[in-house]
Amino acid sequence: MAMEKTFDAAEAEQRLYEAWERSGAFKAGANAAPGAETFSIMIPPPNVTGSLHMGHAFNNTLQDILVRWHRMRGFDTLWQPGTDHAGIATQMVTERDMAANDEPTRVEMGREAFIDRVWQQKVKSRGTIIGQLKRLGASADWSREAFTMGGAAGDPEKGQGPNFHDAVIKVFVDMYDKGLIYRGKRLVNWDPHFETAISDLEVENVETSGHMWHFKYPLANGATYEYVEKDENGAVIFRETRDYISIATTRPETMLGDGAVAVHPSDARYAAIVGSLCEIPVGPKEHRRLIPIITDEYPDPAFGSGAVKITGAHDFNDYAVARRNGIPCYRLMDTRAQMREDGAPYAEAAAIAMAVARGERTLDEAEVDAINLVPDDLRGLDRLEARKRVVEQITGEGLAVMVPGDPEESGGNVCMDPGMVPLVEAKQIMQPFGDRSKVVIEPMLTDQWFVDTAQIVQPAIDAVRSGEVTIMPESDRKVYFHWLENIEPWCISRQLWWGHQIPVWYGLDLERGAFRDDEGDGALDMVEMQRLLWDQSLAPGTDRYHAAPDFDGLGAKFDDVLAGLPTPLNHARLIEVADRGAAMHALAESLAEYVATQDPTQLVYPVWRDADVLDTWFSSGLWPIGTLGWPEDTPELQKYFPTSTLITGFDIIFFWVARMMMMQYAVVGQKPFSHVYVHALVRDEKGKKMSKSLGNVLDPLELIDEYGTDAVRFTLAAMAAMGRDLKLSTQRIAGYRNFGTKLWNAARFAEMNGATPAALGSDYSHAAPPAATETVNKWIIGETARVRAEVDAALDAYRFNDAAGALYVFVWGKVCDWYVEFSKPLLTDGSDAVKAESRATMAWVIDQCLILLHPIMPFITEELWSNLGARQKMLIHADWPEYGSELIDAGADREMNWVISLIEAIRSARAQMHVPAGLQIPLLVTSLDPAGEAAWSRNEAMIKRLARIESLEHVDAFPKGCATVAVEGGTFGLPLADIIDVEAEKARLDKTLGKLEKEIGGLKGRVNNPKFAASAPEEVVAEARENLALREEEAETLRAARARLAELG
RNA sequence: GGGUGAUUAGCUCAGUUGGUAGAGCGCUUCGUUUACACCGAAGAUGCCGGGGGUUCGAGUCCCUCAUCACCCACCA
Repeated sequence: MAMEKTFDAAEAEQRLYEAWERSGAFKAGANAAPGAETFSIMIPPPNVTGSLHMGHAFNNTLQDILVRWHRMRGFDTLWQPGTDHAGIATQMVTERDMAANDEPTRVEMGREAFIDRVWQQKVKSRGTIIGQLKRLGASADWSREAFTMGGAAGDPEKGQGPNFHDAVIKVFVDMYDKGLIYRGKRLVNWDPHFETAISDLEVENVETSGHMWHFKYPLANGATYEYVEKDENGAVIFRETRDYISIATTRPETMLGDGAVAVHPSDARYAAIVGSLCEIPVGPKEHRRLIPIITDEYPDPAFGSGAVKITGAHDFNDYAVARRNGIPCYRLMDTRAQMREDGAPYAEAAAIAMAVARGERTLDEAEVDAINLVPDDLRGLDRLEARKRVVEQITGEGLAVMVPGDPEESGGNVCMDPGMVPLVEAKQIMQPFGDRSKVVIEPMLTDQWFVDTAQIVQPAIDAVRSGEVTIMPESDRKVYFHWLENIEPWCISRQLWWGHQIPVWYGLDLERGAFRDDEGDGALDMVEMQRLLWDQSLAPGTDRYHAAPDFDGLGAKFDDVLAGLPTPLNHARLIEVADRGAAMHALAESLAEYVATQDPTQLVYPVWRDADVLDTWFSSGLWPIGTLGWPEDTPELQKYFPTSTLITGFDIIFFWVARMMMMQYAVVGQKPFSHVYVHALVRDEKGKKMSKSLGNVLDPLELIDEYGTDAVRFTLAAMAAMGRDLKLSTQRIAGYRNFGTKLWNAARFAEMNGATPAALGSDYSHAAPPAATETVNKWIIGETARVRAEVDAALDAYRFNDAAGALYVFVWGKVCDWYVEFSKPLLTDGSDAVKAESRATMAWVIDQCLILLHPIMPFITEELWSNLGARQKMLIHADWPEYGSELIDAGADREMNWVISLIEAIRSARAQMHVPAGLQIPLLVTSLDPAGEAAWSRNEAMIKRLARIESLEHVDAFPKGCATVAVEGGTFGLPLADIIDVEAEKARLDKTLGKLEKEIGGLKGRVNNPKFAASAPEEVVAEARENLALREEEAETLRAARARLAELG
């Protein structure tokens, strides 16, 4: 059966992959040698609803190369696959799908039904990404496929994979018990679209154009002060009497929640008014709030007016200032970042705030949070609309800082002074956006769960510092340290439904009579209610990790109570909802009624579970142990953990790598992996990040369809130079597709010439190289040994591009360009012994090519492997060679390099003399050293064939019209009397001489420099001398030839 | 504002302890010699961003400047 001219990737890939999978070739431990070392890699789990993009293709190609390489070398190898439940992303995808199918909305169907719906989505789309990874050739142990939410409530495939959920819950509870996890009201990044908190890593800061307004905060009771500005030398440059303090802001709507104005303690301009009150210049006139002027280190006297308004609930800096100074943080917005509508009317709320500002009253956190300081006319408005109204109101009242300008141009129709306009600076500001929602993030004061990262970060730093865990490349190590050394608490709660629900239950102590106020009339103060709700949080008693059986029924009853509430609320989100005031009152009444109607001796404790779910990265942070069956002490855990290598992109160093380090040390006290290889981002050919919106996405599957998986993989490997961006072009892929074809045709040639294991009746997969007598054969065997060492060294150092490059140069540049050509005369005209030896050598060399290329190009090599002979094992399990420099024959090396250089020199001369390519010409030689003579006689047939030479004749001197070819140890000539172009030959010689002389000049400079001889290493000096001698000899020959031509005229 | 990485042939990029520049694509010329036109042969193209320094010797180490990219960051 003759082989096709090219490899049909589309036809073969699926067939080969199925054969591998069917044979169990990917299974953990497959092909392991007895007592072998282990090698394990955890796949960075792709989103379960995702599809394969270039980054996945790159990442998984590199993993597969390492895995296949180790497996062939007999390591006990595990590549652990799986997918990630990807909280926000998956919830988003599912809701989009639901909308497209006119299904009820998430809120309409309720939590439980929605979660079931997401599970359906998960089961449906899981196959997509897995199938795509298989098309890439990924040799992961699919029988062990894991899911970061496997085993959680509603999992229709519960029990089929590792129970990741139980592991996550156990970690949460254990860390909670150790005090590593806490709950608290903190300012967090709030995504108003998804209505959830997100971590700071999920925020993208983008520079956008905004405005900075300047407003006057009048001093209370019409007080005035001397405002004096001085220059650097202390000379007064400006002085006026003021009855206000000037404040700049980019977010005027947050003025409503101001708790103070802060100035730097050293700022002399305001020293006189520190401690007094000023007025927030917005809101109903009769209820203007007064706030204190305080000092804090935070304001920069040199920036703006030097005075900063402090809005603790809506700005991270202000929050810190407020906390330091005991300033109340008044929350102004609801979960959708609209101005609050709940609570008492503005007049009432403002009165309380006033009392606080005057120091007449103190409030606790919950009480402060209950106060809604949004004026009645602004309640319910969007942030931006509220901002517009606030600016209008202040400006209309004349409290904007004014500067000269044309009112028409500024568009202001509210100006009172002709020729003056409000000071509004156009300004680039960094605005936070949600990385998923792309909406503006709002700092929001909410109750959230946090990991106290400061307590667990140290081992993660120390391990890398000490070399226990290595991170490559070096620059990413620095990035890693920088982040961990400045670690912030990790907000791990998300107000989503899809995820690991936090295993904390809350209850009310009814026996304490919590539902009766002091008068005992059954009415419960809303704030008191809220405080109780959270103060009574507890972890369930009997089963620490699951819903306590004792509470189950009661929890349902409590749900019944809640069902009667006016709004269909997720009850544990009461604290977050916009109208929670009304909800709280209703809840209190319902509970009071419940208590009243119960037999006091039968009183039960309503219990409900925290509705929040965990940050996706909390669970994927446990991927290394969770996939191996922890907390069970499974054989896999013992064998494959800690894992060997993690291959990942730099974009998730913080999200994932750092978290895995912290979590694994915190939970099992061990490193998750020994090596981290951080690879570059795949970009388009112009270097742009691939994104759907730019339309520059290269779909790896389309590329695979067009060029075959092997070509795509080889390209990615060849471009994997560490620490760089990877710019992908289809031309490059086509080039490597051609490389595959080249290999294919070399194998085809071997087959046509009986140089295959099939024809030779042996299996060369294990065989040592054949004993060779022919120089060519000795030479190629040595070259093979050389490339084997190069590939191993390169892969060992994660230099995938070096491995790919070495193989490319060897297969194409050595085997195909030279060895196949050299072998032709041997295979056709050689003696039987020479033929046999050459066939055996070629069969062996091709086999070695297949073996060495297999990790990078698994399909075409496996296909050739079976085509060329019956094998004991598939190539995927073939033994990786270990031979080394003992196969390199220095003499053969030297001789073949001489032959090659002679052929190249003759070809070059012929081409430049325009000798017709097919014309056989004689070759003359005037001098040839013994080594050259021997080389010629042993390789005559090859030289003649490849250089198109018909004969060799020794002469004393070259005749007229002869092109001179100088090689080491010999001077050859091409007699071209009739066809030689004297001028062309002169030009050719001059050019070659020019190059040589330049080189000789450099070498002489070095060799003649006494300091060079004194300070350079001996071998470098010797090499330079030797080189110089050779070049001078060659130049001498050419100069003689040049002189002869000159005589010709 | 801080950090990291870049700047090498027309394009995209290699260049691992400093020894004097490489690949693929593209381009030019020639070529159907029994593996391959997804091919073969030959060829052209680089003050290795600018400047300074260390060294016998620097694309490679140090300093500085310029430009670009990315990451981190609280300037109202």
